[in-house]
Amino acid sequence: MGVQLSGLFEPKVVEFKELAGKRIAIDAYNALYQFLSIIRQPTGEPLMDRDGNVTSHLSGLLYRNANLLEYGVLPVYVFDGAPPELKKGVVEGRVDTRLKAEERWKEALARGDLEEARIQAQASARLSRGILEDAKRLLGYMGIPVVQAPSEGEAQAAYMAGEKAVWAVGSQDFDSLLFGAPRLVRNITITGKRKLPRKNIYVNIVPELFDSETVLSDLGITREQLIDLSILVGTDYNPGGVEGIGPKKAYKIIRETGGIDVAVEKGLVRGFDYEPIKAFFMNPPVTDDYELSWKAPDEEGVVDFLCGERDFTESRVRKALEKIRAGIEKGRSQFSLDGWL
DNA sequence: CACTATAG
DNA sequence: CTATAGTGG
Repeated sequence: MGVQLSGLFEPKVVEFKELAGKRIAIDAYNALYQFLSIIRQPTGEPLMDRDGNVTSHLSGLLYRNANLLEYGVLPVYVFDGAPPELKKGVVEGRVDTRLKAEERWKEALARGDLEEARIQAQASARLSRGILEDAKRLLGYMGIPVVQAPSEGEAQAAYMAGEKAVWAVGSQDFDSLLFGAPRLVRNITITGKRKLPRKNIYVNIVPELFDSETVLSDLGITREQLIDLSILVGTDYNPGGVEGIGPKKAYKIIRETGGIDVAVEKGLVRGFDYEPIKAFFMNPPVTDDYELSWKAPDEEGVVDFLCGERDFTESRVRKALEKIRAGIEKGRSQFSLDGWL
């Protein structure tokens, strides 16, 4: 989910070629959820091999990474570690929400309501152990770096961007800005036309760049104040936020008071235990134990896994691998190698 | 999501 | 060339 700050600041629309030669730390869970919810049949059923293993995410990873590499963008996938104590309740709540969505999916299917079935199926997507293992396996064969975060992947990715190990964080959520990422790119794993949920409207999705310095100076606040603002709106660690406060009101309060502490003192919001949340955003668990060097894809490894074990069509997989090879060649000749090699 | 085929 | 329908696994 992440913090809902949409509308507070404007993105800079970017083209993929502007990201050429850059490493982007992608929040793996965020990307996998996206693939698992979107890559489905009209009935809502995900793609599966003959044994019933879900393969939607493998399809998404293969083709999306082939496109990114073709553009000279090197993705680095950052996987979540143990969820922080602060998040326990939210995690359990989400499992429950997804199980309920699964029920509604089956019900909708039984009465032949395909539209509703698909909506509920999308909301029911969950990451199983096998799904995560398969994703890491495929990325390994593709030579794409995988980083294991000690806790929140978003925090680890933000840290790596701050250290200039990667150029930006790739995620749909704004949390990485709270964790101190200098840049955030949204819509890097979803592009093209997308149907708005529950509406018959299609919008064109393009990559959006948020530069932290620009965002903060436009708002006239500091990162710490953005964290305060977000806590008022609601984060993964205090879902719902303070009752009756949305992004606009929260912004006004922070601008007028300078911070949650003063806002509470002045009685603008009731007191609550926001300090641990603030401390977590300011100083989350991260690690320096990661390896970002790109390796040439093990093409036969990819083919053996996807075609031999997961029923992919070999010609399609080979075509994606060819794209990757072309991207690597282009990268070698056009970009300085230290950018992503 | 992306691929493939097909129609305009 | 773009748009859309159907499929992929």
